[in-house]
Amino acid sequence: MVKRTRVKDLLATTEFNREVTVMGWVRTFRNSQFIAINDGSSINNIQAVVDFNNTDEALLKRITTGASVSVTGNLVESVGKGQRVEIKVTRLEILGDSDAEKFPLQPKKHSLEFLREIAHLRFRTNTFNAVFKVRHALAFAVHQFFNDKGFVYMHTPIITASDAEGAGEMFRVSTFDPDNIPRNEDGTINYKEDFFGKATNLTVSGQLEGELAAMAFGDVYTFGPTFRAENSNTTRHLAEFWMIEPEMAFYDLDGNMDLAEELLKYVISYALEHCADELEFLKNRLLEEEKSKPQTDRSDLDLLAKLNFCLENNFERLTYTEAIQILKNSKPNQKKQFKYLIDNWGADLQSEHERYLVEKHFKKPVILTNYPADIKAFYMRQNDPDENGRRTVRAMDILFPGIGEIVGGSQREERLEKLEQRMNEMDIPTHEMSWYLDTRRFGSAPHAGFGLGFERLVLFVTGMTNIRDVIPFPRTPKNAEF
RNA sequence: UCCCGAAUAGCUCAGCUGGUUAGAGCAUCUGACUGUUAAUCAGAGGGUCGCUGGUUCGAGCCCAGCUUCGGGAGCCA
Repeated sequence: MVKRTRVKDLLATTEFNREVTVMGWVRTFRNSQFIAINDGSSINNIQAVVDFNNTDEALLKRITTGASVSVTGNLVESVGKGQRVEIKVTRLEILGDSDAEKFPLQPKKHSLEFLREIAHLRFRTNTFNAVFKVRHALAFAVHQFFNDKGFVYMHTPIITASDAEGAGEMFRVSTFDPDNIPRNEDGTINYKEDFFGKATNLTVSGQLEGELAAMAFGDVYTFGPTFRAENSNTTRHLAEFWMIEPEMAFYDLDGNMDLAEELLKYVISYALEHCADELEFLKNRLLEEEKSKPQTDRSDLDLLAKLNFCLENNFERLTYTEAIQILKNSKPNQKKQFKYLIDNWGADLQSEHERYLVEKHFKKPVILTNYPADIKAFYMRQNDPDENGRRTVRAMDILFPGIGEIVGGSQREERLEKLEQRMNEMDIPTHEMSWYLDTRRFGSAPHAGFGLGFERLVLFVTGMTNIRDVIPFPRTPKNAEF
């Protein structure tokens, strides 16, 4: 095959009057002579100019939106105004026709809802080109961040038998014939006959296994798919999503927060640096989208300003108890505008409260710490009860504007007795978890970790508003297309 | 799962108080034009009004159920 040059390189070049070959897909064909070609390397197209008077008419007719083409010609400075460079075509080949009557993408604005229905083709739009470039950059930056710090990337299992974490409903993994499931005499399912000889599920978190590795490598992280069979129908939940879960030995809650904040700032600044064109496009897309909203619902800052603001300011850190005080005295609470009014210590915060703290009170990312023990997981390190006898755990949640909880983490309970006591209180079978408890039996150490929802991060950085638009093929209740 | 809303041409939408042959813009096709920038101009084709049932002389419109989608809530990352 003829060597092709990437559009991105041509758009940046200053070497003119040379023959180049570009292969890509037709975005528009204007005036029977101007082909806008996109090859995915850049969000921008290159213009190829066809000498239509000396080109076979049948060939011209095949230059339709979506068609794949190869053009060869002289690279010149553009005569027209809209672009810097263009190609004077000497040879044009249609690599793959695209029936204009059937190709669903048109050179016009499409709704994100419609594009979701044609997720296999939406990659060919500017918006999704930008979104998935940013997604890639963020994923790469995550690995770079941890690698630079000496963390070990640990692959934790996707199929797991542990159902102790209670992070959510799980998808069962089985090779049983659903019409003929082996049963015990008492009618219960006989998992001994199943593939793994026990009940298994898709993982809801790699944390417990991550802790095992952290107790040998010191600093580890996981970055992989995670599954929740919750019937959640929101713009922030997926049944299959990607999660980053670092786990560090010899860390306390403060170190945990420092690391999470540093990670978030690192990957955001990486995206700003490496996806400038894409973020500029997404910024304008968001401005355009917000024009149709009432003034009060629009953001104060544009996307780039918001990302930079996030880099330049420290995340606000406060305890759950302090947050309750602020919320108690807040206007919406006093005027009874909250749907769930704050009166007692101990209640879980609703998203309206989180939004108030992040978007109205502090107007920046917030880290909430030291939640009541009763509303948090068993493995979180218990604080000594305060003067009022309130029991809290060293948990931390990072709340982002527009997203809500983006990170959830904690210092872990490293004391065996305390951990077992808590598991008993929460009816978690300790005998099934002996492999986990072994870390506390043999050389236990203070340690901490957190989970960062990757798609929520991509949502924040791209300014998209529906999580289904930041993962190529979203899995949600009643939808597993493609 | 709960609350609210929506489903009409390929897309985005209009369709009045239930009344004859369901409209527009864009896209597509045909022709003209030829340095365009979501090209422009002229013309044409394009509909099981989400599905099922009901009310009615008559339903895109009213009612019920279902499906899917969107927004919000819960659960959370």
